Amino acid sequence: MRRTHHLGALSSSDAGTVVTLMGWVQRRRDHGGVIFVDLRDREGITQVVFNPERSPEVHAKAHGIRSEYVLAIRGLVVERPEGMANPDLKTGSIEVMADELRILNTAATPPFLIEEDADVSETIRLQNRHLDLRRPNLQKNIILRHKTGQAIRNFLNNQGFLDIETPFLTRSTPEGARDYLVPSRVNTGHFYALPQSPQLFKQLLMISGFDRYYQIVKCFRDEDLRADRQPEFTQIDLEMSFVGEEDVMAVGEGLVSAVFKEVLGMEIQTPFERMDYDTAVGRYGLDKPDLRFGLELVDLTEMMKTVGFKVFADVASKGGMIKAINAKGCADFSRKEIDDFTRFVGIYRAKGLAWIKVKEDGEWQSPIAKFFSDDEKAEMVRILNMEKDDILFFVADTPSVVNEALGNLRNHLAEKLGLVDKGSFRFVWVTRFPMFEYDETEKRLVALHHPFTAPEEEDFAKLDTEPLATKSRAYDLVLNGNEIGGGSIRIHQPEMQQKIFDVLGLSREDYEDKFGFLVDALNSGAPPHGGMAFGFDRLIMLLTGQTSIRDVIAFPKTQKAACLLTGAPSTAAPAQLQELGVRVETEPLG
RNA sequence: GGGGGUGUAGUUCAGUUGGUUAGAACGCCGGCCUGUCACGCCGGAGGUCGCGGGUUCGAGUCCCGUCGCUCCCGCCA
Repeated sequence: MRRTHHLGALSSSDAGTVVTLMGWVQRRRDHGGVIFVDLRDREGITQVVFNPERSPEVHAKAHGIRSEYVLAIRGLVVERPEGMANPDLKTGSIEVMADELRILNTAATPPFLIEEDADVSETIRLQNRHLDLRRPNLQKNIILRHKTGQAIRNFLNNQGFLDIETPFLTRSTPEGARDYLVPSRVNTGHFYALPQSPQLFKQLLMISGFDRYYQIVKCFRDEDLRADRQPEFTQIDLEMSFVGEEDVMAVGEGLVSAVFKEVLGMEIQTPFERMDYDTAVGRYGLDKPDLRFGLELVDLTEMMKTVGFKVFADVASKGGMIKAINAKGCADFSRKEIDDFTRFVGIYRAKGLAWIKVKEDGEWQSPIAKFFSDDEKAEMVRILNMEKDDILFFVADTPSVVNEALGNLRNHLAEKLGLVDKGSFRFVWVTRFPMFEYDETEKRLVALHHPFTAPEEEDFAKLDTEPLATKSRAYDLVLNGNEIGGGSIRIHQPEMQQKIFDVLGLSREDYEDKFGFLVDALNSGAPPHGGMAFGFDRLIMLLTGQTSIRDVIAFPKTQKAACLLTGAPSTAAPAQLQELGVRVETEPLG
């Protein structure tokens, strides 16, 4: 028997033809007489009918059919009887009268029902991922992922990009995330690292003259997991020669709009909005602002320097920051809700959340109202546009705590108040990031983006004098408050690259050992170049409306970076370790 | 490394102030049923209450420890 049709293919126009179908048993409905079987494959479901009058032997055999058995059926496509059509099914107007049945394989009763919304714990799902992946939901996600990849390849191929592979067994580099290490057998005591991204290789490809490169490629980072972070994840990685920011962003915009058009059938407006980093953090508290709603942060640091409220005045005059959000018309928040918000900002290390409710008569209800003079109150009313029924939330702390706490509270409030238009896609490029930030634990400067990012030309002089004020030629693409991609114009002069390593406090020997090959390459006629990378999994997550990238990855890992299906990671055999010259000192966890 | 949630039948859950034999639904098995599509009706089987220890006459329930899953902070250039 050879399959003639997929299970989403047949319609009324096929009535009268004999077909051979193959697939899994979604459900069997045995009426004693007639038996119905819903046969499922990736394309859909088709109802098969076993009628004892049509074929007693086949009907008898159909009694033994169980869920998830794999069947081959030959039969006649017929229009369903009057009133028996199923409008919920693509093939609901027809059914197939079985004349021949082959049970290609039996199946153990699955631990959960294979259906659209499996109400099953993720543990069970991941342990039985091959069954989980039979669910239409996940099939849709994985298929959409494929289509997105195709759209991207088509777009980039047409733009003159070359798909070039780069090594997975590569060299560990300082800076950035923890590496996954791979011991080398033929070089005992030496290790490869799996790439955190193909960054250096793609720059070398530009230096080699390939002009435009891309790759849809796995990257590896040994850091703690989140709903949107897996230890191995996929990037759409691209790099271009002889370009500036606008050229790369234009390609990024073209890529995203091609994806939205081909995968979702949606037209997207380009170019996207641009916003520099300082504006994003100033108005939204975060470098990945969600622009689907207002609730902007208002900076009160200046005016608070002179107020009578000592707590705010001290913070304001000692380098701290005070910002507020005006939640218009929300003065009816209960004490409990406000307590919840206070707890919420505490997550981001804010020590408190001050609030003011503006009552019907314009009076303030607030634990801090009594500390402000009438003039100060009037000034706040003006700056914050305070009207009756408003509630204001204030955080006073270091700038980073204030911005993170209120930026996240802003998103939280918008979600709670239903201000988020779920159907809309708001893109924004965030530009002009700082080159460096101060790392409190390492007590030194680290690159905000990565150490190969070019500084803005007008800031060259600041590299020595005030490096923290230096802006970079980096850009992030933000969609609805999610960072979906980012990149930069790279450094292409060896002197500048060495300069940046110096500012980062890497010793000469250190960077010559670790990055010497890059500096040498830059010294061999490197073209100006830049590029970007998209988080492929995150993009698919947003396109499919999922809340975890685990639902768009065929075989994801748990929060402890384990694969529940295969049992990875596992201990290694002593012989294997000996061959690699590796000794395990810690007892493995039970 | 830290904080929150969670773990009871194959699955999703309920389980009172600590008290007899731990329940329900779905699934599974058997029987009946010729137009269902979450088929229906009748019957049945099915439990290491995550694991270990403790308190107690008695622990699913209280205490301590531990493991898994999950959300978040830190971390993730």
